[in-house]
Amino acid sequence: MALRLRKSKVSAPPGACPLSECMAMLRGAWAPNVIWYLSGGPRRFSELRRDIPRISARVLSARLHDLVERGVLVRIETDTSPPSVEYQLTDLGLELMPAIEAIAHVGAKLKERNRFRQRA
Amino acid sequence: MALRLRKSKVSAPPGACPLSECMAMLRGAWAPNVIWYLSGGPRRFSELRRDIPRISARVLSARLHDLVERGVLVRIETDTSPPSVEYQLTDLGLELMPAIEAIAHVGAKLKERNRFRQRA
DNA sequence: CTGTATCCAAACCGATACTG
DNA sequence: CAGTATCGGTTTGGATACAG
Repeated sequence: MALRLRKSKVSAPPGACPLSECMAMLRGAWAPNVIWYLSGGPRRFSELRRDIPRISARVLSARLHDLVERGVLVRIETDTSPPSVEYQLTDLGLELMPAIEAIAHVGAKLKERNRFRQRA
Repeated sequence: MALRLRKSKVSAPPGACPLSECMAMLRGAWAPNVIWYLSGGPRRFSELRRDIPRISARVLSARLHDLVERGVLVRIETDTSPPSVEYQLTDLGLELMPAIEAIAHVGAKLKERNRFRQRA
């Protein structure tokens, strides 16, 4: 029983399927949005809350921690006065952008399609 | 118990964020994989179970229903003998492929990166 | 401002057994 | 083969209140 405790329990099977590696980063309903809004540059906690109005503070906090732990984001505490905290994409985070953008692009298409179908 | 199962409660806010439209389709840990394996052509229930070994019949069934309901897949019952059932991507399903492929591509990159980092 | 704590509900999952 | 039924467990999330 010398099993090491794993800090992150990946619900998706690791490596079992070709998409798991990336999907592990996009866990939860909100992670992609967080990354999306950080792609425009560093942002603060409260800004992200405004960007993503329906996310609760608890979940935003959880996602942020998760993404930092996975190396997708960094938390930058600026020691000015008043001190501020910003989150920023890492290189790894930037590597996710093509997937995020593809998702957003498809989403935009679906939205148009919906409008179209509703008129028809 | 005349309680009917709610068909779909979308927990992600519809239209609130630019990624929600597409993410709603990729809900759950397995939906992207199901779509991925259907991109090679129609497949049967049991084939998908083999493609995605760690998915349970219950969940595969649920995802399949969900995706059919969302218009991503169609269930095709062939009336031959023996009769067979196949699932196939719809046009809407095909529209998701760029996102799925981007996710897979990023995943492959991450995998390489991991191997690289472990050697270093 | 940047979170954490608590509570609770909903979504998701695997294992197992079972049906037509 | 193509699922469904049941059970119990995990994960994710919202609301609210609160802390440094």
